[in-house]
Amino acid sequence: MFIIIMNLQLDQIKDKLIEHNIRPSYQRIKVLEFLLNHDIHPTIEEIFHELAPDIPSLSKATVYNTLHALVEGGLARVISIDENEKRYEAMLKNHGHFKCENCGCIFNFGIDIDQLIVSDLAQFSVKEKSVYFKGLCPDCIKKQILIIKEGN
Amino acid sequence: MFIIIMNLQLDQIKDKLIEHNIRPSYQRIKVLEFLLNHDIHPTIEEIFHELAPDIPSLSKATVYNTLHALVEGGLARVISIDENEKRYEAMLKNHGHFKCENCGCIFNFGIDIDQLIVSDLAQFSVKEKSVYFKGLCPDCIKKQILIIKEGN
DNA sequence: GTTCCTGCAAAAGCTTTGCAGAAGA
DNA sequence: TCTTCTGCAAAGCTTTTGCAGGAAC
Repeated sequence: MFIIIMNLQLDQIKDKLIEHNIRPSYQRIKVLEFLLNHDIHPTIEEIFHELAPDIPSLSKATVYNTLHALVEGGLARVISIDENEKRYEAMLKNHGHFKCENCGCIFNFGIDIDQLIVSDLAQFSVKEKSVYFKGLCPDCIKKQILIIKEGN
Repeated sequence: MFIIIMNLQLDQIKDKLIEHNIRPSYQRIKVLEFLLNHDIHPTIEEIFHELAPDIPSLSKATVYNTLHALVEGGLARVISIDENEKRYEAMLKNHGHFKCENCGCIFNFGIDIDQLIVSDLAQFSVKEKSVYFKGLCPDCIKKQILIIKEGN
């Protein structure tokens, strides 16, 4: 029973790829599955290490190729909130990204990005909008307060 | 007279560096001057090639070091609107960046970023906000229309 | 059967590092 | 004088490329 459910999920992902004109190889299905089921904005490295046990022959070049294909096909997007690393996520609408400068975690937050209409850009054709914030997450704020208290 | 004005400008830039605890070497003064006087969001490469004629001994490592120092000191910021290249600008407030996907130009646009308050982030400490848009600039829209007309 | 993808290894870029000499405080 | 910066070269990463075999259509 469990296996049937799993197969259904994989079939749905396969269909998504076909809809977007991406040939549904096993590697691509697994990468997209990982993005859809883990909202952790992984790097290429993280995706590779996560999938390598399941696909022993997996090559990092394939992970690069796959993510390019997914981005190209509109199924994933790059998050460049941190200029030193590229992170990826399955395409979702209307959220921004917050990166904690202490722990490095990236959080989604709800924001109506389409509402951001800018008069300066009246003559422009805007196709993609990204909102990136940085600062401290609640956990790290608590930790910093503790450190300050201990320090005194 | 012109020379005096130039020197004054360089002195002002020198003072800016000192205020931010950055030792004002000639290289650093020239890099910051370039950022302040050219609103073109240059890459490291572009800054290097622009300054190399004036400072024949200039090393790219120094340009890297300098920009790290300026960003660290709060005098410059990184623009990661394009995940494949880092661009730099002198620190300015309240504007977003638009990148034309056709010509690659980056435009500033006015936006009151501080007004972007997000209820999901009530528990977070937000220190930096970036807004990046992509699409087509007015010139490229015109060119595309021409291409379509010629195509028919 | 054709086309496209994968995996490997090599190549290409970009960025950092180590160090000796030079410049700034 | 002491500290910090520069410039060079080498090293370290990340990403891309070329190609032979394999998978998808």
